[in-house]
Amino acid sequence: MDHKALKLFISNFVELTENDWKAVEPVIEVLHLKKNGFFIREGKIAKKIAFTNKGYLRVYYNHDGDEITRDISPLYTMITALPSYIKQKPSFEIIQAITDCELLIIKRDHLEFLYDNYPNWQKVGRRIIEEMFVETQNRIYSLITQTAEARYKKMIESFPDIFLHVPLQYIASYLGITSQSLSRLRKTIKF
Amino acid sequence: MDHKALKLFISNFVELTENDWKAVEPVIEVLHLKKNGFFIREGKIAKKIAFTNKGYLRVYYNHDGDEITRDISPLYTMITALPSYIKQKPSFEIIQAITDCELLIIKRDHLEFLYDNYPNWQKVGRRIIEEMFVETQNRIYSLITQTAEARYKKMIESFPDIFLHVPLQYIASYLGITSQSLSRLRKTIKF
DNA sequence: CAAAAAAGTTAACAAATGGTAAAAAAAGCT
DNA sequence: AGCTTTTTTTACCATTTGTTAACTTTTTTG
Repeated sequence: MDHKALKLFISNFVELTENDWKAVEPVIEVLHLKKNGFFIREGKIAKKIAFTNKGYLRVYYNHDGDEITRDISPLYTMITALPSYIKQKPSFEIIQAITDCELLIIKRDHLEFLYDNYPNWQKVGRRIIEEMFVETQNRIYSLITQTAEARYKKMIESFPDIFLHVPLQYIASYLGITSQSLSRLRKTIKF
Repeated sequence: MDHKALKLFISNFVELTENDWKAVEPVIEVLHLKKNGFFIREGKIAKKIAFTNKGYLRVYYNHDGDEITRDISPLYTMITALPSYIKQKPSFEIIQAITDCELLIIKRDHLEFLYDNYPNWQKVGRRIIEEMFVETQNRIYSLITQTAEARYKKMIESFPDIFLHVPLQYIASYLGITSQSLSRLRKTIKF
């Protein structure tokens, strides 16, 4: 296993040494999930972080019986139920495979060990979450300034591959609208 | 200057040593901003982070002539224009004092030095941004699942002090609605 | 204090989105 | 393939929010 995509992903943030990589290699596990398989279930405590080497995950939660999709992970990103992961409390967020997935996993204990013993890894953790924070801010801007139609069009531009794999109802709730509203939008949009 | 509030804030995340504190004391500066004074102007490059020791700041940007408020900082929080700070590119975000403010400042170069030489400080940086990320996620949930009225009510509960100091138009755009809509909501809500 | 500017409110109408229900289309299952 | 379940679309009406414009109130400034 050479973890090529993972190394490329991380090299965007920090230049790691051979030694840093040697420390992480033994604690990376591979997890294959079938479509609809769960990475994290409701009420469970998140004890690992995943890198999506193949496939798409979604993060959602149950809101009065409706599933609200907070995130659809593109390829090659880090993902976990962070509120649960940080506080080690039962997760309200559910993470499930939209397609068959290959995930690279690191357990929380291992990652904490890396953080405390390899300053470069602590830095990786900080830099990645910083980027995720900025992206989330951008999403807030689009939610408070743009119509659902504009958000939908932007999503098509930014993540065209997602539409090949992800049911529209998930996309609708990610955009903050009902699937009926999304259908209506799609009817009026011509390309 | 004993930085009591700052120490309390940081101790929520990481236990620092005397030595860690000795390293940061010399590089903390105090900045007093008058109401409407700028912490970061549009087009400038963010080179510092603030801790709001007194007063309230807002983060906003110009969107077709309208000011869109992305954030209103409560007391005792860290704040900067992160996209500009990370990439060292001109900021589209503007940070301005809503009230007279006392800010504890650390310059980016100093903070980077701390990050690279004091693992505990790197950890502080990571833990704080993790928390901010989770809060931002919660805001996304409320934007995609709740009506403006529900968001407004929740804001009153969560940050009652903000309403004593912050113009309603800023709150409206923070909630993702116009100030006219907020007026309408306020008229219909009885307490 | 008075004038000017900014902030907040109101109203009428327009546009966007939600809720409900049903039909159509697609996907999953023996 | 045929049956079942899930997903997507459509339609109608209700609700929420936006737009424009005028007015009122509050704050700032000379």
